[in-house]
Amino acid sequence: MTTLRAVKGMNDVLPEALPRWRRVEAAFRAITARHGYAEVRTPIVEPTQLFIRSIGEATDIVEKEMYTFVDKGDDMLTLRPEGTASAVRAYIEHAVHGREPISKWSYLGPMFRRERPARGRYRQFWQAGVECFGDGGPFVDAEMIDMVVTLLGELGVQDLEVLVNSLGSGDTRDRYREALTAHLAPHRDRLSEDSQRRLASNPLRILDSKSPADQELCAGAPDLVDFLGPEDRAHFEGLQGALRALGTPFRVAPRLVRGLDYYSRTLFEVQGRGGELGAQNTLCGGGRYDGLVRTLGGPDVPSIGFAMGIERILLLTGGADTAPTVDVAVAVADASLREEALVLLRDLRAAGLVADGDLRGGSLKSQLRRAADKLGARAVLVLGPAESERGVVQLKDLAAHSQSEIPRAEVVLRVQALVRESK
RNA sequence: GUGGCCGUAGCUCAGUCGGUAGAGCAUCGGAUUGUGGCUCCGAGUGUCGCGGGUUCGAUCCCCGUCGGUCACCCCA
Repeated sequence: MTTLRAVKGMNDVLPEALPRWRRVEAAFRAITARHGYAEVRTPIVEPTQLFIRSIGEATDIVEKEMYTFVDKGDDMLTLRPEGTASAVRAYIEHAVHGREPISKWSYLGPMFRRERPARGRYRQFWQAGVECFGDGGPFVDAEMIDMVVTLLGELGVQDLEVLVNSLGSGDTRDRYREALTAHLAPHRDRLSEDSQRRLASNPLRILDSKSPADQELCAGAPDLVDFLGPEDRAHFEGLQGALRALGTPFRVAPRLVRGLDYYSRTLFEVQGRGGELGAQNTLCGGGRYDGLVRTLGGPDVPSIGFAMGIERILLLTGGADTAPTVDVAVAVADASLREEALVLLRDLRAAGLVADGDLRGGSLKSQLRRAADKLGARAVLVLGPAESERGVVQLKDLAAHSQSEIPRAEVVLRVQALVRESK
């Protein structure tokens, strides 16, 4: 009972599971690199104010999900709930816009939100994302969406859907909010409890409510697209044209609204469909935030980004956990030879071989069993008293079931040759 | 945050109509004294999530709590 456990919703990733994570991370790093994105690393803790001003005061994240605390210097700090705010902060702080017209950044790391944990939703979760500053055109948007789809495809995630929408810019959102509120207000009593509350705080969110009654009332609601100005409309059409040119399947989702206030114009989401996902089927979400850099005190630089949830992708990429394997193991027939084994292991490793051995002094049988089963060794070097006197060791080829005696001086070369041939 | 379901050895799970519990896998040891994967034999472990209540007695009933999970909410 008094044993310490990990904080609820925060998970350990044990060594055997790590190769699966690495595969996803490597694919992400590779494709972003091909697109010219460079990795950026920002602190995990930021001034609380940063998130309030970027994500928005009335959002769920800021209202109830942030890990916020006062540190010993009386500063109010928050564990980052997402990556964009920090990236924008860093972009402004280092005056990056003055050095280059376009900056393409990628990041990968843990985020924190205090929500009720469920499958695919954790309080500490990992996101991989990118931010592109300085290009306001629709082609970057399309390029980014296509990049995500390609990445997921490379990871074996095929069954997915790309949703895009446009929130417009400037006051379109405000005008639309008013129109929507006007449409729904007369039917207030028929809205779900949550939506009645949202009518005042964030009416756009009612659009993607799952309540049938809400859906019904929204059916006749005005469409956001109709409120777009000519430029917003051109941008949105440009995006769709570009996606068609790229052959990236997508669906316009007029009801798609995301929970962060900073979005403008393009909004997109990639949803997975595997049964493994549960209700959390959003693999990746993103959008344009043309006003954010300015809002946070920087110049007027249009930007767009997305983030994908690593744990959710892992639910779909599956794959078995794997144990690390070694090239060669060293076993001793007698405990007195353990020092000799130690030196031999050192020499093998110095030559670049992955070498391991059980030096606890157990039976030779158990050492071999461990070498073959657990370590997955290609070969085992057996040191025995008799061989030691003659300056030789037994080289056992586990795959070929053969064994030969070789001079101690040739061990490294012989093992290298064996390993090379089996690779 | 709200509601439902679940919580037994390291893992997957069985079980006790309430009398303190088991199987497989895994682990370890052995099967001619220094040699793996197959086979056979053997060994060990659980405060039956935790706390309280009912009871002569609870792992099995009730309450709470923690954790997980599903739906809602929200989102990656």
